[in-house]
Amino acid sequence: MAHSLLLVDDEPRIRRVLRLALEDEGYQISEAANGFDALAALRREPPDVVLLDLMLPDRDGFTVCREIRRNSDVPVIMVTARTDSHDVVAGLEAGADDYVTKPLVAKELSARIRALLRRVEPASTRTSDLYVVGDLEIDVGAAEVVRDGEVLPLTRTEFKLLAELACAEGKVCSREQLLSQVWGYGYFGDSRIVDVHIRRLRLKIEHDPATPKHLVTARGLGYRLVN
Amino acid sequence: MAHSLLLVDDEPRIRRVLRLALEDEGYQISEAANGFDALAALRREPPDVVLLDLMLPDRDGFTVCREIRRNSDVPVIMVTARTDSHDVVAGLEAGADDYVTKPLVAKELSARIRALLRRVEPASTRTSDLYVVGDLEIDVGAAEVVRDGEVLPLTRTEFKLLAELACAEGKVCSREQLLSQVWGYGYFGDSRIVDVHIRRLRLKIEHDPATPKHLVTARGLGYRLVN
DNA sequence: CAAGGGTTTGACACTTCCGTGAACCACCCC
DNA sequence: GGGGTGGTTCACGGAAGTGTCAAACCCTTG
Repeated sequence: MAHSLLLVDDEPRIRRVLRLALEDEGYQISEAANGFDALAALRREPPDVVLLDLMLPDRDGFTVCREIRRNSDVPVIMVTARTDSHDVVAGLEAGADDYVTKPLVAKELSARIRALLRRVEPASTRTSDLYVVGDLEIDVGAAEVVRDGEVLPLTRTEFKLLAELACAEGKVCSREQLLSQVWGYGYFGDSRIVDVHIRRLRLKIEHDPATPKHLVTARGLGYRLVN
Repeated sequence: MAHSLLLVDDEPRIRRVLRLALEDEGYQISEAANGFDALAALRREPPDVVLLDLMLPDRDGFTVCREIRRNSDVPVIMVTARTDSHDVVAGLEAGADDYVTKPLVAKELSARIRALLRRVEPASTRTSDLYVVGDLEIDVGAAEVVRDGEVLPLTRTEFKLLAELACAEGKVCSREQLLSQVWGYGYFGDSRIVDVHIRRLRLKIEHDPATPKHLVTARGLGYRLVN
């Protein structure tokens, strides 16, 4: 189970060096040469950690980091030649988890990545694969929901939405949260889409969809799934 | 609401400098001069973050860090004069979350602490998001208040107001404080709005809203929530 | 006890938010 | 190409929530 890294740097030479060094450490590497590509790559397939250079052709690393943070919690390590303390502070304030300066020592970078993963991992590994809410059994592995031994015919999106809500264990999920988790971060559509799918979900899982017992709305906040 | 730091360093001079700088940043500081004291302090009252010097009189920081990790997940930042990359790797491998070198820049250290807390916080607050005041149970995650097993129908603003007061643990909250916490910093309205919402809250949570028992006014100061 | 500042109360208008239904689009598989 | 499935967008109406105002009501102080 190798971890995946996204390397964001405009210099191909540096990307090659880092790629070689980090592949040696057992990571699976993908690359982006600018902020735009980075955001696209992030959206397409989120890596476990992002290594972000400060100097990028289209916009600076701080901005990219803030844009990432707008809809993702992915660990970000800033990698740069600028050693000034103000830059460190600015980088961390922009949402980065760590800030390391070139020249890089591969072993150290790798150790910092490991430290970060150690801290992040427990949170992201789902504790359970099977959630039980009311009379529903939500099997994430099999991607199906069972009631009274019968499989409910949910669509992909409906299922992901339900699973996400189940994972929150009764806590309120905002539309933004659900959008980024279910639809993938960087989604630019109408947030009302959540409502519509919630509604369809209610039609399928609630006994009386007009007065939901499980899938309740928290007005002004979002939705939550109660037992 | 302030975060607590445990400062582990054998030089009183350094402890004093760090304490002053970090207290300025709003942290609450406790100190230990050696590894043994540090472990004891950690057991007595776990801080939010440990700042650990590498050179200690009784045993080195790596060892202390490993001992901490044997029964705690508390965030650890190593603070040391040794800049050698091997030491960085060793420190991180010993279980530290970050490794910074002296001479220290207070702002940077503070930024790193914040970054670490940002990463750790969501996991640890998961347990402590339930306040109990009188016969009220305030569940911040689910955004609901329960009395006698019944959910009180509070609005978003009412809930945030109540949660904020609950978080103050009986202390008086000024209108300005409540305005900035609940309505958001930079709100330009009448501060009487707080009164109005306090009233609406009383109607819902007080048994006799005319003579409030929990949500009492501190004339000329603000309001507070008593048990 | 009268004045004055702070607080409570009730009413009202305004805004925001959600549910709903329907139409539209994209894709896939016959 | 047509039908089916699933996803997205839009507009609207009603309900819920919020801010403002003014009058009534304290409590405190001189």
